[in-house]
Amino acid sequence: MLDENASQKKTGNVTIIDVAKASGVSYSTVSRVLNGFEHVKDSTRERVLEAANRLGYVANLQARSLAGGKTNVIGLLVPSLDNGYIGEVVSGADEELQRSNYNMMLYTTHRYSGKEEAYVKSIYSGLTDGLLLIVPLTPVKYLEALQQQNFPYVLVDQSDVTGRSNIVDSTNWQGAYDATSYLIKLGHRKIAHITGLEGLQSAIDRLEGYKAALNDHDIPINEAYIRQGDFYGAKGYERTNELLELADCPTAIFAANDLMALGVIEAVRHHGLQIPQDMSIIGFDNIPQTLITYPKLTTVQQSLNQMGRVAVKLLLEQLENPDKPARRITLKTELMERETCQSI
Amino acid sequence: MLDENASQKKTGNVTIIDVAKASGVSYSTVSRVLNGFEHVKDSTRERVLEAANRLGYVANLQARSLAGGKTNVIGLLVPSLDNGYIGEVVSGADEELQRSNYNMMLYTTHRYSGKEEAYVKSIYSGLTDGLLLIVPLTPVKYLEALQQQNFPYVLVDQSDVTGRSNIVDSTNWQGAYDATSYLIKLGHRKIAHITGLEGLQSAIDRLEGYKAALNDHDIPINEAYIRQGDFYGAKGYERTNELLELADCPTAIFAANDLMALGVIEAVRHHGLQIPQDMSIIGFDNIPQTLITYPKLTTVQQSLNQMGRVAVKLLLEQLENPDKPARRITLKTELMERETCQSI
DNA sequence: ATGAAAGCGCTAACAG
DNA sequence: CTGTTAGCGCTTTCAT
Repeated sequence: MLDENASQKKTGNVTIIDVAKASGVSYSTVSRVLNGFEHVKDSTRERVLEAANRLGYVANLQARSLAGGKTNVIGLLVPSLDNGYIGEVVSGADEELQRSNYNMMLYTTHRYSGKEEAYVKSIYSGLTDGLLLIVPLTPVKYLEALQQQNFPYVLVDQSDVTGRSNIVDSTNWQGAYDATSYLIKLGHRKIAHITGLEGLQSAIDRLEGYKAALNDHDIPINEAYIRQGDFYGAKGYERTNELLELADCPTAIFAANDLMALGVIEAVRHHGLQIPQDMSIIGFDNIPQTLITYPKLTTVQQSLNQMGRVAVKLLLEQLENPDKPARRITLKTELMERETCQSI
Repeated sequence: MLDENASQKKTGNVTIIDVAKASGVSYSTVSRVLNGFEHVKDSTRERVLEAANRLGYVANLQARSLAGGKTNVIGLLVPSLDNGYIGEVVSGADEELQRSNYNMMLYTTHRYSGKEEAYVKSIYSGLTDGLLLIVPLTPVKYLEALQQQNFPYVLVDQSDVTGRSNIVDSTNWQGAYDATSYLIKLGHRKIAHITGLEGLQSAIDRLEGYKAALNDHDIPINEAYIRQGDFYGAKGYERTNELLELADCPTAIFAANDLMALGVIEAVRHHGLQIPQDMSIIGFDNIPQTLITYPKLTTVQQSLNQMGRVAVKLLLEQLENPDKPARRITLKTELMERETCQSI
């Protein structure tokens, strides 16, 4: 016979039916074998497996999910990939997803919140089983929709006032408190803070932690030392220039994240100041780049990779058990003493 | 009637049938409207659109691709996300995909070539319409399979001896030649090279470019100055330590990529040497990190972002016209003179 | 211009 | 233990 592959479509793909024919069983049996179903005679199983192997059968995931109702794909909504921060979280999530045999769809919003909504909506298109929202900008706008649809999701490093979301975040307040306290312990009293992007909970918490530390050490809060940032390096640079123009220039700067701290370093250097002799600098996140600055950046570590992993675990849990009440997992931060701070 | 949403499945999703009912037409008409088919009465079209809108209809992409044969998803196979290099390429690809309304599936191999194969195989699972292979480790192993299946793919920064692949890469040879010539022009004659990962075409080309430049300037090639690297920072550090132990220590080091150059900087500094006074250093890629080293790293720029964009364009072209012969697009590199090189 | 009907490849009852 | 039979939601002929 020459019709060996006559039944193959233009896609050139071997289907479950081809395997069924080749092994002389019905195609539901093939399905059973392929899905590791228990009650199949060993000899049959072997025959099917052999045929599938020989024909190079690969399951069509589209069809499987259409019929079965799950896709084994989860979506990651991220602002971008160009900062070490997101990359680390995504890597962590990725590891965990691979372990559980899930595929990963990546949606980048480039900090355009309109896209965020569009993506979240497209989630209903059935492409994914669940969603990881990594530092979303305006979750309020669509969280309700997700909840109504009972669509599984996890928020990473972002908050939800309703308390009905699964959340993974870090001890932002404590981390900022620790960073500020550290500077105070080094003898600094004129400590500036460049905040994170307005509206993000992590930014707020870090600011509060900073203030609390000053308060607890009886250092009055100087509003001129608090500058609005946006988590980007350029803004760190810009705000630092402003701070350096101040008549009563600070002796230390705590940036709400590392990316901005890199900008701070740059600006301080441009002003001809030495780090850490003339200015102590501390960041937040502990992204990989902190190790290649000179001097090496002192910072507050977040377990970025772990956040990704934990977030996926939470999500998969939810997939298995949709009725499980929402949880919030907060990971510890840790001060990484390196080379950009010095006692005064 | 209270059965408004009686027909909705547990997925809670509005289907084409719901829209059909709501607008009083057959569901094939709905399909036509949704796909922008021409021959539909305006009034009908409006009615359908209105209903779809009102019910919050979102097309099920799984079903669509099962029936229609294309998924509007393309897969990216990347080694990892933890180095600026890949991130840039992915960003570029992402931009272009978004513009064309494609979704992106991300597969990370973590430099484990076994995974590469597995992923490429899983491509046949119908999840994606095409594949971007970004610096794949062992493409030889599965390229043939892809070609037989006539599965659209593009190689980024990797070669294929058969000449049957669409490829996007950079002028690696020329870039290395330029870098080395630059050092020679600065008066260096003892120039070391730390190579890229064995087996990658880009690594080979860069090595050859380095050698050619030396040759053209009548500088004998000193094998002791050529050290096997792997594109990772740690190896750059290690190899530099070896070079610095040499009796006849080089005065300049050309690392096959920036990541290794970062390691070089670190090692040189640990030896108490000044950069660039005691040692000139040059990298390759121009990843974002090169701007935050101190001094700023001189390097050879690849248009990483553009490579991603071009690769996607090539892929989409192929999707539209499967019979188009394979092309190879080579992007220009450019020397970025910064602060880590000095004349001797 | 629109409806009817046949799949796409697979899973999941339901029978035996 | 295995075969039969419905669909999953949609696109696409083929009629009308």
